[in-house]
Amino acid sequence: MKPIDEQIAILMRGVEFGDEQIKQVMERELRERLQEAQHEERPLRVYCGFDPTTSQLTLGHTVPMRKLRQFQELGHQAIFLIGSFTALIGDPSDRNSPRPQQTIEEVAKKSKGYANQTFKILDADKTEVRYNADWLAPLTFADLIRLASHFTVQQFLARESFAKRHAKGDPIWLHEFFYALMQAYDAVMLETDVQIGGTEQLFNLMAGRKLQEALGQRPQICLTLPILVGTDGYQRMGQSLGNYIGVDEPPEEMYGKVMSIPDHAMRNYFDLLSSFEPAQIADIEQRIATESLHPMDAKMMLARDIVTIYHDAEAAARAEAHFQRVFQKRELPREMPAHKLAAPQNIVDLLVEVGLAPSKSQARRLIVQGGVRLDGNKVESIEETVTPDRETILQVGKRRFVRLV
RNA sequence: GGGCAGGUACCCAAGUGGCCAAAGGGAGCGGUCUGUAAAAUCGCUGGCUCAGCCUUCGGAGGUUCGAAUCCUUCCCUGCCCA
Repeated sequence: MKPIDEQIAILMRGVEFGDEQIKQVMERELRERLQEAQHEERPLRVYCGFDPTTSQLTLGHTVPMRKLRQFQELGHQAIFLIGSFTALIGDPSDRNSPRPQQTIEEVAKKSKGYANQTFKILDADKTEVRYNADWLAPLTFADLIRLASHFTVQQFLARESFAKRHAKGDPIWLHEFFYALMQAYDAVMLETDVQIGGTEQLFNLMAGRKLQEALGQRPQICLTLPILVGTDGYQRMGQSLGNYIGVDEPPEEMYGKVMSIPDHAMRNYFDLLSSFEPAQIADIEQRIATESLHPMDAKMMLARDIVTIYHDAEAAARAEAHFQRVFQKRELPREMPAHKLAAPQNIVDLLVEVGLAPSKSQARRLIVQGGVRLDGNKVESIEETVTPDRETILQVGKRRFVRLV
């Protein structure tokens, strides 16, 4: 195992609390715990939990996962917790309104896809995968009350997400308070040394610390990481916001989505998602500032790097070529979905049938606005008929193509 | 349980009898431009057999020539009181 100073340097990189004091305390405790573990010749138990709210992991999830991976590489025990029970309530941390509650069946379905995607980042052989329904579901009402008695209402109301709603007169549901309790109980059941999460998770992680201590365990060290912004460049990346990049998206899609982030979000992505070292990132930023590197080229480096992580170098090169063809040169993509056109068909009906428009009204609008092309020629009329006498390329907007055969 | 204020399209939010398929913003989509699917800018955004018709303003019922708007009732939220 590496020397402790070296471990600390790696593990504390990127960790951010928004409060220097907490950071110092956590770093000190982490150092002590590492020393203790080394002495006892045991690995630290490090966990990070994810609620299956959709079946797709996003690059946002990968930020704490990469930290978990670092622990793993240093020989510690990584625990990947699937919030099969917490997902039923939904984490109120990052939003100003409650999440819709899910059914057990929905959650189970979504959990399935999770593990596989996870191992694009974590080492499958060395990861302990747990489901928190295993211990949360059997809790009795009496158990719950005992857990709840360790926290005050004021502590919860002080949280920004609740305070805001309270001030605004928006509903705060009682069950939302239980989210932090449940997560805290996870830490107790897993007997964790360290928990990792996004900065918005601090309250939940601290609740775990508090509960562990109350129940006679050593309080876990909490490490929080900056939030990844979504492709819009402002809001956090989230499935429900539609601004996300999924870890299992095809290379072209992933590359394009990275390219679509605003320039000002690039730094956030370089820091949290790329394989570039801090010094390299600083250099790139410097070169952009002095105009010796074009921001677009920097973004292409970023996109290529990210696609390489989740696919491979070859796929990344392909995605880049696709991007250059379709968006920079406005040429046709190499591959596009095919649709069998059997008989002559009206253009409006066709657009709906191939899925390029959700309704005929929408299809008409697209045509009127000049967004529909057949073999590169703008479709001028909604009356136009497409005849299947040869292969034709149907295009909507800049990026949606269907090959009519 | 009582009093008051609310429930409007994907989200926020205006509208309080006809000019309402419903202002404005966000988000999304399309055009132009560009260095990108960035920014900027212009436009579109319920559906259909499309100069017309049908469905939509918490649910149901009613008044009216006509209702998101008025009445009844039910459901839901917030505040105050108990």
